[in-house]
Amino acid sequence: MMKVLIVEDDIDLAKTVAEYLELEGISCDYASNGLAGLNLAKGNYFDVILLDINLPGLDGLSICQQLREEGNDTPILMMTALDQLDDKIEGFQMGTDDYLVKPFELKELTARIKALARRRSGQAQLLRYNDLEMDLNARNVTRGGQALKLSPTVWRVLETLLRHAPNAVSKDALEQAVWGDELPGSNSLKVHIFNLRKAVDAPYSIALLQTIPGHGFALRSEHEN
Amino acid sequence: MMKVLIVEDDIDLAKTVAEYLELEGISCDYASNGLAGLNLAKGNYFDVILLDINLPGLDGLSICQQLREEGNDTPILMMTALDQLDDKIEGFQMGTDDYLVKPFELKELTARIKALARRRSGQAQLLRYNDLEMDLNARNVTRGGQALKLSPTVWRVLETLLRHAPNAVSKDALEQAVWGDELPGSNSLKVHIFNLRKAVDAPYSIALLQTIPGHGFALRSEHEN
DNA sequence: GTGGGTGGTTAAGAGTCGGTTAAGGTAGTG
DNA sequence: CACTACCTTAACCGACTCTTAACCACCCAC
Repeated sequence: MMKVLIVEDDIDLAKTVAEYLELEGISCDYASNGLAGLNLAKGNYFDVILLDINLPGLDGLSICQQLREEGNDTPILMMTALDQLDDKIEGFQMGTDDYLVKPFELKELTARIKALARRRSGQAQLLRYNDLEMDLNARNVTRGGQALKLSPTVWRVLETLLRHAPNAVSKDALEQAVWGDELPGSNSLKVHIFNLRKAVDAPYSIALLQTIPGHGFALRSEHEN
Repeated sequence: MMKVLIVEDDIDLAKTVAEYLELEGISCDYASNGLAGLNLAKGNYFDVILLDINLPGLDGLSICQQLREEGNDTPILMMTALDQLDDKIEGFQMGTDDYLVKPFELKELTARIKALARRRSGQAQLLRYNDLEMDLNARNVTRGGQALKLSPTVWRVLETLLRHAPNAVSKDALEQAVWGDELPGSNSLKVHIFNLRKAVDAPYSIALLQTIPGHGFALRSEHEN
């Protein structure tokens, strides 16, 4: 699922945006001031960061600058009121990827968010754990350099596990991530896990896909932790 | 249910906030001075702590600092009057997660509390007492660095004990926390406590799981308290 | 001493969970 | 239409887990 960070001091606006994005299947995190936003952006992965220019404490441009200096390449979409547009527009060269003038259409916002996320994934999107690599762009998975063949659903299972590795993912969360709201009945997940094991672990000596009894699964090499 | 600790010397304000939060289904605990607040925060589990900066006895920033030094990672929301705004920046270096300038809207407060609680649940979470560590994300428990194997129910028992350590938890509260409303008959809890002891204490010289006769159990090293 | 309450220990049956396999159905493709 | 790939479902088995009941040990009041 796509994850977006909203840094905005107008809580009503933030809430509206967040609710709309959630409807589109985009998960949102929220900070009401610059420092909190910066810390969140540093500490977590986001597909896109939504940044208000005018913020209490630490303004959007400074946040942007600081993130870029650290090598953080998360796409940033600036939001600005019309009357602040003039003097700030040159500052957009600071590493901002796009901007939007308030008030804006939510539909337009989502379109740009998705475009930004897509653009980034066109650059380099690689999930990795141990000798297991998933290239979301090229859409292939390798273990130890050797390509693996995965069906679409199994792919999604592995992707969510990789995004959390080496943490555990509960069965509920896994089903939610793979199927969304319309879950399959029965034991579909069990079968896909089985197939995933067959593809990822069976040909190799060390197993990466661990079962956490009574809870879920984790991608983790046996003797770690 | 979500639990929030309010540390605030203005009783009227605290009361107003507490009543509003209760309406939203958030359970509140309350301290009117810094020391009481610090002790409550140390001894109990909270989803979020609401901290006034200006407090008699022990100010909010010091409380925040002390909690962080102990490894307590409960999200902290600072409340500050407008004329103390400068302190805010300082607060963020102490480990504050968000702040709010008085007077504030109750609606905004609840929104931020919920955001903080949601965020925490998505990131690293470690429960610790003595040499016992429970990583809720990786979903493993270690004592003295050595991994322990726990069944799901025993896990839940240990988790609630850890959240309250080193305070005692009554048998009723423990059953409530583990089974919710549908309690098992008979002496199921006794058996799980026994199994928990076998896993956590048996291989080690000092016992952590203490029985409080006539009341319940506590996680606490023998000679403490 | 006796009896009842409390807590610790053990074992057994019922039930659940995870792994595995196979069958049926659907969609896409040539 | 035939073929393939894939997903869901059902069924089965072994392992594990939970509950339950029974027994034991202890403390305390009577």
